[in-house]
Amino acid sequence: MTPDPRRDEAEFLASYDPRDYDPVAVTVDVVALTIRDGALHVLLVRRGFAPYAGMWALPGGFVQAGGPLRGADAEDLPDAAVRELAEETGLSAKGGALGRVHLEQLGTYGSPGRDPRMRVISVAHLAFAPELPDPQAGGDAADAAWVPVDALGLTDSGEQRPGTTRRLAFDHARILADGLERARGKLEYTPLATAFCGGEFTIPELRSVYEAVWGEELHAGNFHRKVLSVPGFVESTGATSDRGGRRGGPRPRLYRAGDARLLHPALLRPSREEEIR
Amino acid sequence: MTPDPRRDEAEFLASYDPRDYDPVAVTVDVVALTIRDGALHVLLVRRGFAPYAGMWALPGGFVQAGGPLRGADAEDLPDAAVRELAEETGLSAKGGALGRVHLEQLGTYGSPGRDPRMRVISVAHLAFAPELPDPQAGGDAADAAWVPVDALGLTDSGEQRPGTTRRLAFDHARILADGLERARGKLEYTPLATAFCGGEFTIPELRSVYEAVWGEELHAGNFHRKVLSVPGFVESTGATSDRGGRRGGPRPRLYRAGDARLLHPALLRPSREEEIR
DNA sequence: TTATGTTCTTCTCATATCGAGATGAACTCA
DNA sequence: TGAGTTCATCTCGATATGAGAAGAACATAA
Repeated sequence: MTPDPRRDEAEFLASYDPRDYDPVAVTVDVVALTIRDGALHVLLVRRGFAPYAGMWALPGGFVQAGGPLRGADAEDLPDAAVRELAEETGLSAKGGALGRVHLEQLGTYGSPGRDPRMRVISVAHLAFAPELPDPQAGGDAADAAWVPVDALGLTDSGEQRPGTTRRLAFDHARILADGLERARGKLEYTPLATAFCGGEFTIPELRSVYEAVWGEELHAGNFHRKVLSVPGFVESTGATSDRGGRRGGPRPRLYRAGDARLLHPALLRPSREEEIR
Repeated sequence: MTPDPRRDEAEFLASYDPRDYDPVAVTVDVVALTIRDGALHVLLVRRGFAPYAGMWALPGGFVQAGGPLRGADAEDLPDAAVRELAEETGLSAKGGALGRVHLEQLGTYGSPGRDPRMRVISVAHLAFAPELPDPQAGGDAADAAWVPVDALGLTDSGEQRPGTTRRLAFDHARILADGLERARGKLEYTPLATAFCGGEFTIPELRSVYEAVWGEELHAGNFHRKVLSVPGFVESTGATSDRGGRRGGPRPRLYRAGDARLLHPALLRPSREEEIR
């Protein structure tokens, strides 16, 4: 059910005044993740004004409400997330570098008091991107950067450890922690790790994605066997990388993402066993 | 990031007028699932007024915005979901029959035009309940009932098959389909199937929950072995059911939910193999 | 050029898990 | 009392996983 059903529609439209209601703002925030230098990074912007001036925050902003009463400038939630991401990174949304970005809804955060100014409901999204250029501080942000996730001192409970220099505004530490946990889980049973790679990648590169997101080293041989044995995870390009590993070794073969949408059997992280309870 | 940061807070509070913004309404909807007579049921209410008068809908309603500007009647999203559930079922929220209900956020639906009256952002929740009494049509609803999910003719794409008598309002077929898929997945890797049972249950009863949600029969012997081998899934009460099966058989033993929060290894549904691509 | 160490890729082997079927005892219902 | 059902456990083959090993290809430094 949605708004007051005790009027028929014509009557509703005639008598309805949005100013009768308590105001609620709806925003989208984006947890955009990428891999740089083998480490997991998140896109953050630095706030130039109060509240939380000088602190870092997830990119985001208002959803354009529009709607049948106010014209056709209404915007769907995923579109708003892509727009915010494009504005903050300075990258073109369609066809450009953001074309191969995976985007999904993460969750909605609406506790009273999470924004000191008014009631704000934020629909958080999660994005997996291949390596992108440094963002340009456009729009509202004083600064924007890819920040190593490890540098934020996040705890499982969604807070930042005391002494962490880069503080996160609002409840964005909680949102980011939820996004990281979602990402870790998604890598287990979907082939989305390939979204962190370019169009072509090697199995060792794919393994480094898993290691960066999960924060633990994997057995190279078993990982290799697993990736090739799951149907539709990757498909061979027939080509070979033009260089060996950083410090030696043969040239690895090149693959691209397969057509599977789920990994079966899943690729479970080793540490999971201890976290069960 | 959230609202306009180009003012400091005091200035913002003085100059801010919510009437400057396009109006957005935020609602919560609840996909409440239970098992009745071995079949999966969902709680629905029948709409008495336009739009979608006479059609069925998920229980739900406005979030009480409140907030620092308007007093302390602000309401968190899960609280709003519990309140709507209590209002529609006529059951007491705390301590009562709703006490053991599992509730989690499902997703947020905000496409322009999903409500013909205005822009409505709906935060959908998913609830797993043990068998509850029939709801009383209270509040805004003309009627309320537990409806067998199979009777709604839902397709994977979130629509209702032509010819289905009970039509769902708004995009609630889509939301319900998403909720069902979430429920099916949750049963694989969490012990939440126990939330559909009472405090004590037998392993055959637990199996019938899986069969109702997944819509397929399971191998009784393997299911039994699996449930007992996963640490923390169930724990024995030492007691035995006072009656055998419906049509014979020995008296099954009684168990209660264990302390595990994740099933490891997971209990994967057999049909999954075909759906992968 | 040579030597050294690294990395990719494939194997082996022991262990764990799963699907399918079978069995005996306990129970309901006709 | 007899027939059929169900609970609970077991067996067996197939599959998946973790750990280690090994050869070949490569980068780098001497």
